[in-house]
Amino acid sequence: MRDVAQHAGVSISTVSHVVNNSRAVSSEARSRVLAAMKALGYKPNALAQNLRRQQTFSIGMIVPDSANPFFAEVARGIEDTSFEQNHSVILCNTDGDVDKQAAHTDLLIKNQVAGILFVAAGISTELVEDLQARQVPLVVVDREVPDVAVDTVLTNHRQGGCQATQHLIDLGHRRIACVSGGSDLSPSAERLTGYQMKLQESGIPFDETLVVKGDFQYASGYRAARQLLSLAEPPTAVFACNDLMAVGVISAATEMGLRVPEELSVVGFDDVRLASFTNPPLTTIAQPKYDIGVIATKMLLARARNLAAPPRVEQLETELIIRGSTAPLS
Amino acid sequence: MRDVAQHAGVSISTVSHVVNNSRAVSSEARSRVLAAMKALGYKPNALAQNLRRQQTFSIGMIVPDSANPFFAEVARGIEDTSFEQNHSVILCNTDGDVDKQAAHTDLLIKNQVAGILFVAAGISTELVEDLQARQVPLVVVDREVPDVAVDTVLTNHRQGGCQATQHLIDLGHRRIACVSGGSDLSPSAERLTGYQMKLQESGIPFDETLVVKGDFQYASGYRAARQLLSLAEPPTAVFACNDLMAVGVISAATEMGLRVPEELSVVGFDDVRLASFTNPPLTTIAQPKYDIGVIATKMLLARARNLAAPPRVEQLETELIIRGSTAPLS
DNA sequence: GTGAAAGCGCTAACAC
DNA sequence: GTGTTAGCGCTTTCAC
Repeated sequence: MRDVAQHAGVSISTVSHVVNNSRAVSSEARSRVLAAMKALGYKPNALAQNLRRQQTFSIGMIVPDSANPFFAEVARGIEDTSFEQNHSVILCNTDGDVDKQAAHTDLLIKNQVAGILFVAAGISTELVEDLQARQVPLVVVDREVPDVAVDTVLTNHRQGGCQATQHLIDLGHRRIACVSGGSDLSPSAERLTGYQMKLQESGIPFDETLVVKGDFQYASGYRAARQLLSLAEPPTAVFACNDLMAVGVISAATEMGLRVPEELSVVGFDDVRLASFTNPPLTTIAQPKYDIGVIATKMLLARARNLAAPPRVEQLETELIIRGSTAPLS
Repeated sequence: MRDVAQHAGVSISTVSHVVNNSRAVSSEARSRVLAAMKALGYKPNALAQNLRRQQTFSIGMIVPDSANPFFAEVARGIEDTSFEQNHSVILCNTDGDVDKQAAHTDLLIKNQVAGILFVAAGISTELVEDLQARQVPLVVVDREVPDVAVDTVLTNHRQGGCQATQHLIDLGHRRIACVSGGSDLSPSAERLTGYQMKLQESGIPFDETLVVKGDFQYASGYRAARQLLSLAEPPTAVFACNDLMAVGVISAATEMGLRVPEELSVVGFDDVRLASFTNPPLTTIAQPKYDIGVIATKMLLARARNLAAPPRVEQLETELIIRGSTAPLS
């Protein structure tokens, strides 16, 4: 900047004023400054700007695994929205490791980020309170933190569980299995609750041999299906709590000589891109992944503008996407 | 920091010295400072540190689409390695838009990043030269920039094309189609070249009706397959230049009543996770996606340490992964 | 072993 | 409409 001022023959503050349009500058001086800037390829040092202004334009995004297609889609929503609002996003993967999460959070704070997005993170009540005490804007995505008021964006997982199950019931199925996720996570538990609710509503007795626990990975869906289909009285339909497990179910069924959907209906959850490409294409419950990212980012930036506003919780709806993996009970 | 100094009853520079271990401090003063830091929850302001030290610990990562499973995997390699080396990564999606890329690059420079990773970016010779003149460390990934010496990490796409084609030839196929990508991109062209080389080597005449151009999306593979399989003399095998298109090929074939691999062999490229889950699982050419990210990051950080070192080009190998979508010609 | 002081590049308040 | 100045929070010489 000093260089530009010298080159243009004006004071350093004049340069600053034309850069920031912060006040009137004679058109002659302005054009000289502009010329000097161009000649020197000047770009203001954002570090200095931010230090002085006591604000930054970057936000931290903490996710378990940005390569997981679900989070990848959420992350795109976040990055696109941040870009629109002139913010950069700092990518942090935790792999579910609390220490890694803490290390990332620490670094983000030191870098004075404008806010932090915790996506499906193992975030504790204490951490939230600590950050709030530090005046760090944050929003938590896809998790509920007990005993503390904090901006949150959630999907209505229970509704999704209901839709999946109701769809199968509507097709005439009564023996409906469920491959659940880790039961300690609220989204997973909610999906299962939706399943149970709809069963009950339709007067179908709950049979616990028909729910088997998975871990959201392909292999666990495969394993669960082999187990379920070996039952004396096997299910005619299965609701898998995510798409990856659903694909595992289809593979196992196919391998055991069952045709999908004619002999076994399968519905997944999430509607990742992969779901359209399986054979048959997967009927599933769509979460508004991209929108989750968009909304969370907007919420964070709003929070950064007003730390005192009352916390908000936004709940998004799921949608049943009917493709080729479900059919009427024959 | 001022607060900490006051609270500990020492000078501000003493605090700095204990924080940075930059020189001997009496153990008594040290423990007083430590206590004060803990009591006040002090975290040094990285903005100020970086401004003063004239260096930062963030790197910019520019990718077309971080939700694309291929780039997502590369990005994980980048983020993991950066984290190991105490660097943060700023995520920038361009969607192939040159203006967006320019905007991101500009912002990264203003933020004084330690370096920039251009992944599969439409990066011009001029841009590289401009950045080099600015002393900005950079490495370009998965693209070749003509007429300029710059750190680069590439996959041997031609080798991959050879492996895919040779595999099909080994299985007895002679009528082998190819669904290519956009021909203007060097990786895509190289894969096609590998295909042609192996055909020629085996004395199979090149038939241009057997190569149809796609765009790396599922739909284009689907379309290409419908076209190819409607030929008077349809192929018995197809090499699709990425996995998504390969899956499209399989869908089209299945829909037209052909069984894969018995009646049509299909091989893809990339080995994205999806490839293991298709029905049948996809035979494909694996790129070391994660390693690409790891190596590129190490290269960038090395460059940041020594701007003057001669540019390096690292070429990584592909690997044929045989799964269920290819079979001997019957 | 400790403190004072200058300055990284910038902005904003304050003169003129 | 323009220039001078103080200072953001930190590091690093320099003096003691």
